[in-house]
Amino acid sequence: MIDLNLIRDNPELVKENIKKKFQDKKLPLVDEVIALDKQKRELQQEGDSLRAQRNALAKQIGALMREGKKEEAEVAKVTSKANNDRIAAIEEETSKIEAQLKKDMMSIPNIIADDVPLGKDDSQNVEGKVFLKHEEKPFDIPYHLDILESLNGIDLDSARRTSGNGFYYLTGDIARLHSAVLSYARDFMIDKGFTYCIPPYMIRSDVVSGVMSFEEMDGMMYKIEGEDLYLIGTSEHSMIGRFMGEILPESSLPQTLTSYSPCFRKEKGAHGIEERGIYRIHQFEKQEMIVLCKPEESDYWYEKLWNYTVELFVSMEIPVRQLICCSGDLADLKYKSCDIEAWSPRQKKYFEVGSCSNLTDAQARRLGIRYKAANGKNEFVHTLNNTVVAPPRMLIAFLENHLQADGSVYIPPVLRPYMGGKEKILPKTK
RNA sequence: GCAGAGAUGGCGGAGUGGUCGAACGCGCACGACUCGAAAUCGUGUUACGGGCAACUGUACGGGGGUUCGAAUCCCUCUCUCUGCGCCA
Repeated sequence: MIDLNLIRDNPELVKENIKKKFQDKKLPLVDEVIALDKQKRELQQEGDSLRAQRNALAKQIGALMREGKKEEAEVAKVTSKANNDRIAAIEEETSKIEAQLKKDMMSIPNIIADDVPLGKDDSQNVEGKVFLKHEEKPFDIPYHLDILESLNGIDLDSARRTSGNGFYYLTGDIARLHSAVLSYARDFMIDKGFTYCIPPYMIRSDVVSGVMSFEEMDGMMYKIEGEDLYLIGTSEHSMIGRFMGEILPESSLPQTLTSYSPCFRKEKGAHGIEERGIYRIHQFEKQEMIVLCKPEESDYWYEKLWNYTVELFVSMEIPVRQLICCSGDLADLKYKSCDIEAWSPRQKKYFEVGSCSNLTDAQARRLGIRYKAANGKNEFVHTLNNTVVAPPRMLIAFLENHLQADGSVYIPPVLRPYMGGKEKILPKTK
């Protein structure tokens, strides 16, 4: 949600931004917001003066009653009562206008950064830096499910029976590798000065609607029956929700947090062939990082955050690149975003393993997350989030990149302490 | 889960229908004193909104109700504490 004042003061800038995102159908919203805002303020002025009258009358009545002037008090009561009908009517109209205003404001996208490449959709995203040049494998890389099976690392058949499509049992060394990656990523972030956090895995509906749009919620969130609770789709939900409505002391910023959680997603929509297996599933685990900082620091943190993910993958010897999200592919709340993509030697292309975003104050405004600035004013913080690592997906990259000709899988040194010193995972003997 | 008590500003804590946006204390900011500091004294200090301004509205956990008027009364939800029960 952007600042209403910005729409008032500079509607052209807001419209320009909408055009940059190829959402021209939203252009009329800007003028609608301005008109609604004007109406709302007019109503408020009328309502305010009526309420001021009511307050004054109430005070008078109180005084009259104390003096024992009952009849005069009764007369004033009648006047006040008549007033109240008008106030009620104004309140009703105001709440209608406010609801529409809020709806419009929610769909007007955040102002994007100047350096976001213009483009219609994900096909026009721009490759950024490439890290760790990938090497040609001297043999064909099988589909990740086949690798997992050859290592005795997965049981999808049982998972389908117990839970349905989109779930898995990881077993043996693969399950251990999964945990190892998470533990390593956790320690990696702690070493970077982040505070480790395990958040609630369920959140209330008011938090859900604070952190995402209704459409996202409908497509992603699992609801607990009979409770006002939803399973989180990412720990970002509960991590950011944690600060809802808070005014943080300036000295507590930046908040640099890394959180672990399972993530639950409905993943409504078609599943292509490349999504067979563990690429897209209903339940996975993720190490996340979030930052709450002062506005002037968010550009700095954005660069830092995505580079941490790169550094982590490079330390596990997995080639990655940065893919810069173009204007049309950028979610409405985002100022700037990029994906970290890992190299798939099987597909001979990169695929997404993480996503880093700077939401500036759009999310904070929606959730009321502020800090007391040095000038004494309460300002909205900037929020950023980034995937450290989401193991099932990173596991695909891991297996494809570290598979050896003999069918074993190489474990890079940084993970060995978490794997009982093992240097490789061996295929099952038939 | 059951029973009782409770939720008030950054914190503690008064207030039980009108003079309450809220006593008092702590904290914080500024000033005085001091070579400087501590102590002391003084002043200020909730948030959000409308208005050029004077000024004004709203909010005492959330929502609803009673009333001319609600922090105060009623209903409901959430949370906290105490006791009992249950259980990793």
